[in-house]
Formats: sequence, C-alpha cells, structure tokens
Amino acid sequence: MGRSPCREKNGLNTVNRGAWTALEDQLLTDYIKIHGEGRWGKIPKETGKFSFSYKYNFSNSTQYGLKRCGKSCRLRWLNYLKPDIKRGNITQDEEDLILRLHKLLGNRWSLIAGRLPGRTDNEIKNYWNSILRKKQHANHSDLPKNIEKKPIKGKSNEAAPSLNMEPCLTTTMPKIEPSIKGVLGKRMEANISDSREGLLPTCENDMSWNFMTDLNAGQYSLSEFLQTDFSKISELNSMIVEDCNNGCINGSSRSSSEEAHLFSDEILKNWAGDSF
DNA sequence: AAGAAACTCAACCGCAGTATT
DNA sequence: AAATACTGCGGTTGAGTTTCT
Repeated sequence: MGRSPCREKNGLNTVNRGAWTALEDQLLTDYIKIHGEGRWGKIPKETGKFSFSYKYNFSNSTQYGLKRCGKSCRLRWLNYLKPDIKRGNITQDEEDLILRLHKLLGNRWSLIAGRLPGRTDNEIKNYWNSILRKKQHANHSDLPKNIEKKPIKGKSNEAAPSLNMEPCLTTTMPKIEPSIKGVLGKRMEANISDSREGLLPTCENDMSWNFMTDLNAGQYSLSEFLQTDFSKISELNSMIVEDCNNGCINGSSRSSSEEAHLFSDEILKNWAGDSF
C-alpha cells in the first residue's frame, strides 16, 4: 500500500522543508523531553497548541508549532538531536567493525548501527558511501556485488549476503581449537560445555547462527568480535560435515552432510575470499 | 583568484511491515 | 477482515563545503 507524502498529513497545508532551524530543534527536543519518543505523527499538532509553544519566540504568531511531518521529526531526533549520539570521526575500530558487519549483513545499516553505540544508520550509510566504498574499490578492482548500485526500483534483487543460513544439524561438536579466538571460540566453548552436561546442541541453540544473534543482543563486546578468527570458519565447517558423515547423534532425519554447515558457501566465500 | 570538480551529510522519498480502528 | 495510520528502513538527492586545476 502506498503512502501519501508528508505534506498531505496532519491537515497541514504547508510543511517546512530543508534544513531545520534552531527554534525547530528546540521545540522538538522540548516536546520529546516531556512526552518521550514515539507518536511522531502527533508532534506537529501537539507542538502547535498554544499551551505548548507560547514560550517560543515565533516571528509570526500564526505559525505556532512544528510545520514538519512526523517522519521528518523522527529523523531529525534520531539522527541529530538525540543526546546519546556520538559526534566526531569514525575510529579505526569502528571502521573495522563496519567493514566486517557490512560483509556479513550487506546494506543493513540499522543492524550495523545497532552494534556501534552512538552512531546512526544514516551516518554509517554516508560513511560507507563516501569513504569505505572507495577504499574497497581501491583494494579490489572488482567491486563486491553487494555494494554495487542497485537498479532504480525494487528491493527484491538486493545482493546482500543471505542471512538464511542452512539449518544446522545436531551433531557431535568439534574439538575446541585453541587458536580460534573471539566470539566464535567463545560460542564453541559454550556449546561444548553444554554438551558435556548432557545438553545436546539443537538447531535452536547451536553455535552456527546464534553467535550473530548474541552479538546483536550485546552478548559480545566489540573487541571480542574483532578478535574473531574468521579464517577458521571454513575449517569448522569441514569438521562438522565430517562429524555428520560419521553419524549424527540425535537421529535427526535430516542427516545429509550438505545440510550440516555452520555457514553457507556464499558467506564462507565472502569471508575467505579476500583481505577480510 | 576563480571556476570546476569532488566530497560530505542532512534531509527527503517510497516502500513495506506492524498496529490500530 | 479491510482500511488506514504509524513506524522504520534503505536509496537517493542536493545544498554547502573543500579541494583541485
């Protein structure tokens, strides 16, 4: 279902566009301090009430309130006014993380931003498009598909790496490889520890995909993620396939080894293929 | 010094999923 | 159940700024 443009909403005949003024910022900030985030669509109407906006020094008394659509208010708050937004340049650690997460998630800017406290999806998107895209281009003459410009319309052909991992079979866990550092090793230890206690890994709690979920949920720190030895993932995949060939332990009907992957071939190719 | 080109980044747009009426 | 509103996302634009020639 299509949506009508902002200007047609809220009964506003005219909606301000372009850069926000200091007065508008103040009005929006004050409103959110009082009412909290959300209900963006009500902001133009609510801030237009005399009781709310009388103290602001509007140049024209008929212009009380924010002549902005809710969507615009939300964007302004989330990308600029919100107090916990981090200002300043992207650090090297942050850049590394952006590169890795982009490799993993593609253009899921909000997900990437979720792992960078104080950074907004818009900021990361801009940073990628202006800095990192060029860096990658300089490193590889053949630009990765997932940062190629998309056709004008349609999102269905987005070339981001698929998150639809093969469902991992329950299998015997590989031996802990001491050299596997970071969140991958941490996940392995957790799973093996569980299996020793009789808690066999299942498709729901195996290490294959939850490590990313856990990362997203704040289970791991930035440094742990950065320490992860992704070059070992391919080995892990092979170990699991081999184990599965030797017989899965839970009697699952889906016992073919090709289903027993930690990560899809596409992801492995992406991770192992270049400097990443 | 001036114009052109490249860059940055805030803001806008359309789409889609979810919530509400 | 259908229509409408709300919210969030990613892609794109364009004004302002900086760098280059």
